[in-house]
Amino acid sequence: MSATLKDVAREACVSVASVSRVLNGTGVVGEEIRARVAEVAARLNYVPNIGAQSLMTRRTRLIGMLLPRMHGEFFSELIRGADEAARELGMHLLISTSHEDTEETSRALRAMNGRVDGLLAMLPQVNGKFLQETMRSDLPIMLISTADVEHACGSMHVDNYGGAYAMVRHLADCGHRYIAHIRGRRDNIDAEERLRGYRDAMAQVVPGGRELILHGDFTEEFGYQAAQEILALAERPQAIFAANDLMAIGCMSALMEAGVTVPEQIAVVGFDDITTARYVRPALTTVCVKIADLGRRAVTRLADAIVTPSELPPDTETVPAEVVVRKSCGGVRPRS
Amino acid sequence: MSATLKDVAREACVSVASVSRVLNGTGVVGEEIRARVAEVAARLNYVPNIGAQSLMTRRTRLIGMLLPRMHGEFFSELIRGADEAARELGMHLLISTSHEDTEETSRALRAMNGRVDGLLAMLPQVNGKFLQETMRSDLPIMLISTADVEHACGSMHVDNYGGAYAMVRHLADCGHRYIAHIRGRRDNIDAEERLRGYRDAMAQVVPGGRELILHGDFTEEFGYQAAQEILALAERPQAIFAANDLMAIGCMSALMEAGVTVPEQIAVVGFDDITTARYVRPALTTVCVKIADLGRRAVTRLADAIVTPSELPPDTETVPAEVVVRKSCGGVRPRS
DNA sequence: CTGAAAGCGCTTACAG
DNA sequence: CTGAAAGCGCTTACAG
Repeated sequence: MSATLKDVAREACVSVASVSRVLNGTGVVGEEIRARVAEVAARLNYVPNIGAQSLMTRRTRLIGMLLPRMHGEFFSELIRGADEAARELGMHLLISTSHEDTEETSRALRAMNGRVDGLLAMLPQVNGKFLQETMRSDLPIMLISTADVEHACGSMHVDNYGGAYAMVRHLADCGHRYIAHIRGRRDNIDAEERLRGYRDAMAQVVPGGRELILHGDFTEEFGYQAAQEILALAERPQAIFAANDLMAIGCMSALMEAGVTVPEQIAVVGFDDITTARYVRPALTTVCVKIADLGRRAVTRLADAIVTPSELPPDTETVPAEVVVRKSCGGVRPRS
Repeated sequence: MSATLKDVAREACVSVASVSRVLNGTGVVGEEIRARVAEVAARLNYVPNIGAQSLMTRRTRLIGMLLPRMHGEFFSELIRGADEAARELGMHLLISTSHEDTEETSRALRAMNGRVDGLLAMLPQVNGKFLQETMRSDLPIMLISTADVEHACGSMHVDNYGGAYAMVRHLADCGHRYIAHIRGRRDNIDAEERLRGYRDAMAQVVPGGRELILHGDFTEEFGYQAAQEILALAERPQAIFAANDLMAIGCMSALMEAGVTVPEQIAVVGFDDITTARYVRPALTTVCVKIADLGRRAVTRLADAIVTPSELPPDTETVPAEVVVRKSCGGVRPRS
């Protein structure tokens, strides 16, 4: 069928060892042989057998990527960045989704066992210890947006704290003092960090600021509901900072239905900068995160860990988050 | 390091052949041995070496997936469906993007050569012949939304024609007669099919219908521009059917800026049912396609072709597209 | 600089 | 029903 090393060796009248050396660029080979082998390999359309190759090298050049689900642009962006980095490193991405189910997760993990040189995992609910127990103990693992950080060689996060802090600062610059926050799910690290950023900023950069924290779960419905609670208040906040765009959009719908104008009567802002944020009216001021960069860095760092295993304690790296000013905040970007 | 077949065999006091048979469920093995091997394999946490395995079986259980890019929910949905089907079949997805660049495409393709048992490719611009030349000739290839259909074992398409046809019929049911169409790119098969559906429906199910075809390229900006052209018309159409949602959204913006109300003065509809379609005001009536199903079917059919190579001519399969009635069409779903 | 040979971990006829 | 053995296609010390 397909040509093997042996075929190339026979045709080029050299040993398989030399063919291997030429094709891999390892060891020293004379110029004549090099040229002859290259020519024959091309002519025979030689493609190395990956199985045999990884059997010898103990590397598959595959990076496993375990995602909780596949809905929405967060994941396509993440994969896009990861794929770009992997390609540059001559590696491939092996993708699997866990559907946020422990049983599915361990099945997906087991199926990757032995197939990959390293693992990129995003496990909002599952902890890293479970992961480490399921996988070969020396498999490099990089965690993404996962609270657990011990049971891996490193982790990547969005700068949720910094983004939320900057957003509150921007709202303050727009003149708002009484700023409500619709938080995300309690078990979610992104939500917790955004809340922490909101609180610290309220305390540190909003003189005379007044806090109000409402529950949420990242869905549009919850944003809608939170807005109802706010509408029922005797004194309404001047601005609402939702922990994500979907809740901000739900919130705006409720406000507008009640005849409350955004941003004139109440400003509304979100977090994530999903595509829709640009298209709702008024266009949503939000926090933009370069998710593709997160994916790129995760792969790059994982590849480093694969090549040079380190005994250092796991390290966390953060991708910046920036305020994107549109219409819904009722302000302009300050000169500063 | 990791336990091998030999380790399990030694520990269980049987031959490696028996271990292999038990673990693969092939051949006949006595109950005693079966139990002992299973116990030892579990205890030693045995994981087969994929390289060695595929070296013998000549199968990698990997499906290559070549996508033009990674932006947007179309791709995350496609991957989601494909991954689900692959998982059920005990296979994995190897993902790569071509960035719609011939050089990148052939690099990605070559890198997959020998790694995968079959290929799923979406190549809007590149033709399948190029693909077939780059890959091993007997590699099963399934094309997605690709015009070329000869150089593969099959192809999958969205029912663009049927969806567009149904949408025009719906607009007619809403009472519209003069219906404009903003078409997509000329070199795009989806765009061509939607246009064909529009034309046929106009001729067949819109008595006294009047056509108007405007150029477009699937971007919001082009939708905006097309709306300007329409606004400049002496006699304006009653409805605008954009070949995708993004153009429909751009179109609505332009209309609203000009003080033309949607759907009262002009109805606007799209195609794709992107997430944003639900959130714009008025909510966009559009055509919804189950992209995940497309991915699922593509993998399933490809897996069939891998297992039982067929000499039959390549076959095309279509995933249905349904009209989703919201507010922007100015009508209601007819009783029929 | 080059080649003969061992061996990676597995599957599968082939004997018995 | 079970095992000894060949061999998949490659890489890499080891000699020369």
